[in-house]
Amino acid sequence: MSEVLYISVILPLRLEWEPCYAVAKEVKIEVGDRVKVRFGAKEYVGVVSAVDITPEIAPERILPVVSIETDLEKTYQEEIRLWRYIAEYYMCSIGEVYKAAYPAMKVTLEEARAAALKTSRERREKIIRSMEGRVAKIEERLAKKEEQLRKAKEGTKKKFALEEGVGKIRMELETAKAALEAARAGKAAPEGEVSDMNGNANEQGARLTLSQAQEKAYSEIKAGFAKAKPVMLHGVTGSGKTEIYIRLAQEAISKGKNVLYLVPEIALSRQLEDRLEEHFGESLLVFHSGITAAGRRNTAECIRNSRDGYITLGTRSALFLPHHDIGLIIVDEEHDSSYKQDSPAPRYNGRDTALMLSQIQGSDIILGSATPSLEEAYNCECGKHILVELKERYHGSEDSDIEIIDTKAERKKRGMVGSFSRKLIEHIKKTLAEGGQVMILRSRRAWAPALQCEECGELAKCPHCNVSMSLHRSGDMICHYCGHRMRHTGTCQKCNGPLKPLGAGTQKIEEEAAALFPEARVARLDSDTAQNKGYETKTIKAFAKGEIDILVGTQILTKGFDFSRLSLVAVIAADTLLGMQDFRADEKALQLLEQFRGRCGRRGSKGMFVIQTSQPEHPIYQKLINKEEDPQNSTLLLERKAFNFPPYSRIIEITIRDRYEDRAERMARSLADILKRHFGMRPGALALPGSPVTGPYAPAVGKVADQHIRCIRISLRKDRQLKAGKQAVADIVRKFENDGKYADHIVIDVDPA
DNA sequence: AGCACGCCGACT
DNA sequence: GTCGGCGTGCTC
Repeated sequence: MSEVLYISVILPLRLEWEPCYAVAKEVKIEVGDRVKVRFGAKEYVGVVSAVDITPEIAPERILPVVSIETDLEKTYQEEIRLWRYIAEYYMCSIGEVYKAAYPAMKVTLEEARAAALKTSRERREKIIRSMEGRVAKIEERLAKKEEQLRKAKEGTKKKFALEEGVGKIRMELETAKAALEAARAGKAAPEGEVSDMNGNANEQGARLTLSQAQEKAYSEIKAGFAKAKPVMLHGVTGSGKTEIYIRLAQEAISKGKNVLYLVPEIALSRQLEDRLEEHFGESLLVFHSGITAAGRRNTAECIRNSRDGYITLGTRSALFLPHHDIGLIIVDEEHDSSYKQDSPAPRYNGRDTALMLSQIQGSDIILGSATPSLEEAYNCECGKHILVELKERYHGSEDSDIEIIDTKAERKKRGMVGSFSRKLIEHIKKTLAEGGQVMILRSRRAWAPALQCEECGELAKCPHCNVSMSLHRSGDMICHYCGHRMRHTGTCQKCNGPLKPLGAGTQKIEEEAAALFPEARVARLDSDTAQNKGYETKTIKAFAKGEIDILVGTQILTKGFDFSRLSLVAVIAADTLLGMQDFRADEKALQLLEQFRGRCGRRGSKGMFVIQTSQPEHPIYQKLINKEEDPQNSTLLLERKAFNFPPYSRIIEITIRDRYEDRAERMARSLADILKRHFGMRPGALALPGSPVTGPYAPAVGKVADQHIRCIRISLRKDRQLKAGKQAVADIVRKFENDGKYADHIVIDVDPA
C-alpha cells in the first residue's frame, strides 16, 4: 500500500477509547464520515472522529478501514460535540451515546424514501381535508353575511359595515381556495399561508392571537432570550403555554430557523401532533419511538437536508437528529421525570441535554411547566435562567376545590364501601347527575397488588425478584418488575394455606366503580390496557367525546389534554404515592397531585379534587392546599438547601448487581470504602445526612430478575471541585472494575431520577 | 458487544 | 479422561 493516514473512529461499543485505523493518503476522508471497520472478530459501522492523528499503538497493529460508507449520512461536527458533552457529563463512553443516537436501522434509504412518500401523501390528504373544511366554513359565514346584507336597509351604516365584512370574507375565501388548490396541485402552500389558513378559525386576521396575559409573558420571554438566557415559563394548567410556544416557533421558522419541540412521552406528542399540524402543516416532523424505522430515517434525512424552517416534535431521542440552524428549543413539561433515561447508557436527561444542545446551536430555549422542577426553580433563583410567570387561566376558570378524606376514620365510622368512601361516592353521583365526567387515580395496576397466606401470613413473592406477585383479573399472578407470570394456584408456596388477595389495583377499582354506578360507562387506562396499540389514544378520544363517564387508571391519567366535561378527579389510597423513602418522593408526589388536579375544572367551571388517604396529616397535603405560587421560595427548596441535596449538590449513584447476594454486598462495601477514603471519610463510616458518600444500601426492591442490588450515593458540591470529584469517581470505579474483575456489574448514574 | 481463553465441576 | 458452564480479558 502507498502512504497511509491514520484516523480515529467512534464505534457503537462501550469502549474507553476511539480505535485507530489506516486509510490510503489519496482517499478523501473527513471527520463525520461513516466507515466500516473490523474490530475484534466483527465489523462495525462507525463515525470518523479525527483525521491524520498520530497513533498511540504500534503501526503493525493498525488495520485498514474496510470501506467508506458514502451511502450513509455524514455526521455533523455539532452532533459529535453533543455526544462528547453527554458522555462526559453522564460518565459513559461516547460509543454508548453513538449507539443511542444512531440505532442500527436495517432500513435502506430507498425504503425510507418510499415510506416517506406514503406518509407525506397521507398527511397531504389530511391537510387538504382540513383546508376543505376551512373553505366550507368560510363559505358558510359568507352566505350568512350575504343574507344579512340582503336584509339590511339601503344606505344605513349597518349596511356599509356589512358590505365591508362581506368583502373581507370574500378575500379570505380567495386565499383559502388558492391555498387549497396549491395543496391539491401537490405543491406545499407558501409557509405563511399554511399557518394563516389553519390558524384560529374565529380570527379574521388569521394570526394566532394571544390574551393580554400571554402577550405579557411573551414579551418577557423575548427579553430573556435577548439576554441569551434560557427561559422557564411557569404557567398553571390551562394558561395557554402552547399558544405561546406556537407563536415563538412561527417566528423562528419565518426567519428560516428550525425548531425542536420536546415532550416527555409519546402519549403527549400524539395529542400535540394534530394541534401543531394545523399551524405548521408540512413543516412539522414527528419523531419518537412509535415511528417506524423507515419513518425515523426519513425524518433524519429531511432534517439534514432541509433548507427552510421545520419544526420537529419529539421525545428525548429527537435530540440526536442531525439538527442544524436551530433557532428555538421548547422543553414542555420540563419537570417530568420521564425525560431521564434510566435503563441502557447513556443515562441522560432530555431536559438537561436540550440545554447543552441549545448552547451548541446558539439557540433560544424555553422550558415550560405548571409545576417546575426544583432544579429549574434553583436555576431561576441563582439567575442562570429567567423565570416568566403566566398565572391567569386562559378561560378564566378557577382552581378546583380540594377535599381530603381520612380513610382510617371513615372505616371506623363504616363510611367505606370497598375502596370508595361514602363521601367520594356522593361526589361521584352528584357529578354524574350533572353530566360531568370523573377520573380516578390509583397508583397500582392489576386486580390485587399482593397475595397473602391466611395461615402463615407469607406474601406470595416473585421467584426472581424481591417483590409481591400481583393478581390479575385473568387469574394470572404477574411480577411487575420482571414480568414473570404464573397461574394463580390459590395456595401458599410455603405451607399450602389459602392465599387471600390484598388490596385493590386499577382492575378492581374499575369493577367496584362499575358496580357502584351501574348507569355509568366505566373504562380503565393503565400500562396493561395500553399494551394493545392504539387503545390508549382510542380511550382518551372516547373520554374526550364523552363516551366514557368514569375513567380509572394509573399515573398515565395525569398527562394529557383538555377534557372540558371532566369535573371530578379523585385519588384512591394517595399514601402509596408517598411510600418511597427517596428524598425526591415528596416533590414527585406533590407534582403528581398538582398535575392531576389540573386535569379538571377547565373552561370556566370549578372542579373538585378528592384525595382518599390514611394519613391526612402528612405535610404534603398542606403544601397542596396552601399552594406556594413562587417556585423559587418553596419550602421544599429550602429543605434541599438545608440538607445539601440536589439541586444544591449533584448526585452520582453507583449500582452494583450480582447473582449472589453476598458477593454484591462484598463488592459494594469495598467500593464504598475506597470512595469514602478518597472523600475523607472513615471506611465503613455510618453515613450521616450530608456526607459525601452514603451506602452501600439495598434499595426498596433488593432483587430484580435474579440480580441482587446494592447502591452507593455520592453527593458532590456544585463548585469548582465538581469536575474533579466526578473525575475521581470515574477513575476509582474504573480501577475497581479492573482490579477486582468486576466489570459489567457496576452502573454509574449521574443525576438519578 | 462479541469472542477466545482458562478454570472448575460433572459426566460418557 | 473430556464436555461445557461461566468468569475474565481484549479488541485499533
